[in-house]
Amino acid sequence: MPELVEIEYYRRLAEAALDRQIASVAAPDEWFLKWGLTEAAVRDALEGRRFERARRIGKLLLLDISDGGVLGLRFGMAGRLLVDGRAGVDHLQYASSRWEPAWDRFTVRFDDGGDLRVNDARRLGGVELDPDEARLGFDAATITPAQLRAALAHSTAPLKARLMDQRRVAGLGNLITDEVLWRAGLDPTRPAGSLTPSEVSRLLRHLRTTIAELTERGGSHLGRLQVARVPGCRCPKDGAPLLRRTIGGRTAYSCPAHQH
DNA sequence: ATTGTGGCCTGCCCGC
DNA sequence: TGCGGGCAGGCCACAA
Repeated sequence: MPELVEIEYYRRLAEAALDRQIASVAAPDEWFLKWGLTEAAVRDALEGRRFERARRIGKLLLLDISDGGVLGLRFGMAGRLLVDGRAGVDHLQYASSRWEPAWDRFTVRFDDGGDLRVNDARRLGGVELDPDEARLGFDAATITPAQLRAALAHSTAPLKARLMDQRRVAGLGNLITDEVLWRAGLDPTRPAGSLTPSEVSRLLRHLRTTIAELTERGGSHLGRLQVARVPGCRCPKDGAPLLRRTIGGRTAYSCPAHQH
């Protein structure tokens, strides 16, 4: 699914859509427009204007509009971004490998004939205008030691749930979180506030290297734990049978032998 | 305030 | 061969 690694690819792709005059907007799926946004309103905000900047906070892609306003794009777990027919990533875990024009939920056409499209089979993504950026925590790719410490401190929530809470740390989804905790040797059920300073440092170190490595390899599904993220599999590190539990409402894989 | 749960969405895969 | 149930997880609404 798209986590911050994929959204960062989408952001880079979206730079190809900057400084091009917007001719028209198609939002055929009302469900896909969030917070009461209407097709008329999003047309009014975009048509005749241009995107000036492509930003990303966590899994939220932000396109700054000339003359003010911000378009926010979310991709759920199966959403793809296409610019001029080119895709930002070529593989999405848990998403269909097919591509259907009917899954185009939102299209921005430029007056040069190209377009920017969100294609989402499952409709778990969405479009919003002027999203509340303050709802999101610090981006996981650039979070500082003090910020991570503060995000975890005094919390009794399971470590994994806290890391996936987008208001605390933005950008981490199920796969990357499992991978990072597996690498850092931390049990996902540990109360978030129970980590020692050295454990927080270790977590941050693995957070950074994992995000960098997965970005370089091209997807959040390319971690070393990922191949073993199936029932009955063993830890690639030490061969112990992996635990499969539900933590924070999500399927969590972890190794009982080396994650504490 | 914080934490946990349920439901939404729909394609896909497995077993019958 | 077709069909139905379960599963995937990001995000929101809601409950305790």
